[in-house]
Amino acid sequence: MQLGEIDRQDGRPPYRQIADHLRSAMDRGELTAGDKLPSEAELTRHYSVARMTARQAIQELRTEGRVVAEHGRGVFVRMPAPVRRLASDRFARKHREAGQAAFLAEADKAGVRPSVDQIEIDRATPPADVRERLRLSDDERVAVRSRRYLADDRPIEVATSFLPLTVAEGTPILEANTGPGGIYARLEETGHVLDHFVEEVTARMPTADERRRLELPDGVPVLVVVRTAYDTAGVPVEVCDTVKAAPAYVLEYDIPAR
Amino acid sequence: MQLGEIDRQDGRPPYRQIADHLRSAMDRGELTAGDKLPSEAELTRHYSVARMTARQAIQELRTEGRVVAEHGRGVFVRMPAPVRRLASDRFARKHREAGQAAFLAEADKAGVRPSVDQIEIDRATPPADVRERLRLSDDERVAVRSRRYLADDRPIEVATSFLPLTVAEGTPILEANTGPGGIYARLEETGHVLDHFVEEVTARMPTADERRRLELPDGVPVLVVVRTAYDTAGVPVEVCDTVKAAPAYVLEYDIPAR
DNA sequence: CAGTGGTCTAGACCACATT
DNA sequence: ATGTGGTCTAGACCACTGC
Repeated sequence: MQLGEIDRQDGRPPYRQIADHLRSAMDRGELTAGDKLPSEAELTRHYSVARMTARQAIQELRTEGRVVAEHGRGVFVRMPAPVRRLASDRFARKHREAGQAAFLAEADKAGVRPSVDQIEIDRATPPADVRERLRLSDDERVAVRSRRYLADDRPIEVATSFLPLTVAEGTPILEANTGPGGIYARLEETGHVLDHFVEEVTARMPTADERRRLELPDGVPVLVVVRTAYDTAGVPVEVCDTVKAAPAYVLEYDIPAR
Repeated sequence: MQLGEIDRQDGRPPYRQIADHLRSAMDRGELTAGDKLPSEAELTRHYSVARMTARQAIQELRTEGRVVAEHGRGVFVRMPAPVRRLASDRFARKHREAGQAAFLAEADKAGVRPSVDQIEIDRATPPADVRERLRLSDDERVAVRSRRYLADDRPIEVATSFLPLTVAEGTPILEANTGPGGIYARLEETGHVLDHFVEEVTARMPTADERRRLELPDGVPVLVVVRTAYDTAGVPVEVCDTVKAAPAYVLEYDIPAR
């Protein structure tokens, strides 16, 4: 691996030059996914800098999400996460009729073993943005279903659903196991036939809690998708707030040109 | 502002405790958007730690995107970027017929002054993923239009369009100014009436070049939207690759339940 | 000019992984 | 036991901002 030298005349500070050397070694393919970077000790020797300077170079690459540090082992070029494509028909009725909730249908297609944990069910007053989307009055309470999805035991997504109690009360939606086809199948059984969904998509850096639950290393943003489900009467019956590791997902949407 | 003290018995390292104190001051509203954090000197005095320890606490908040450091001035709680909502009808024909390209229609609605710069037009062989989306043969060349969008002179988005030369050649699409209604209006004039778009959405940390062009501070991810336009014959006529500062956008999509 | 953050040095001890 | 990254100290000089 070719590392080059620090040019003290160069305007860029040494730590940035070191980071650039490592970056270009990755771009040239001399350092590929899974490879170990030179250790901090090796970098300080090679460049004749203090350890903190070498660390700062590595810190840059970490916040860019290009490398991951493992305590006691070394710093490694990040493995590209296998990408999951979420097609725009993922909530099609045919899947519900086949007894598959959306997540199970996807996992099936991707050939991974799906599971769900950290299920929490609660009755509470919703946050303001959820209340607006559900068109509820100020003090109205909702059913809250929060859970974490895993594929082959690796956390994939955390999701929280909010449903008006008038809709959810007395249904399996308030049980840990909602039965075949998931929440949406139960909604349709109780007369709320679904018409369409509106998804609002944005991205940001995760909170400390999200980093923990999704087991995210540094420098990985999350995609936030807030989905509102409307029944054929135009009534919003569910708001689902999902947070996923961004680089692992591509969301696909179809838009008519009208 | 209430800062608390470091508990040396606490399992968390001091720098993390300091970061948590500052975070919770923000959460409690004692430190709100635009406020200046205590300086490094104040933190080292208050907590009796070395300066690097105080810096590390601030570094945490920076990579989380919650604060921004300004050399010589201080560290400030990040101003929430004014959010632009991109509605699912943003490519409706009615806008093109009114002579407005999608970006101008949005800017109009948001009440900001739109502009476009860094326009570059080229003929080249496209990257592999674009070639696949446009269903081109290996050596086929495309028109490449790259530009940067600004609102009130602040960079908002960088975009690159790829169109088969068979579609673009001899049209204003290869000129700097594409005329009223933009690329899509020109496509429809030349017989490619648009039927629908497919958008693929993901997010990641920006490259160094994107950070520069979008003038992004540390800790801000980007949303990447790749849109493919299909005409009524089902032929893909354009691929447009856009990169935006993520927290400044909410993308909205309507999905039929079918 | 004083105050701020940016960078760097040369050490130290600790926690974790591997052999 | 050795090598790795994680955290910390106590200084130093520089560059930028604002008075």
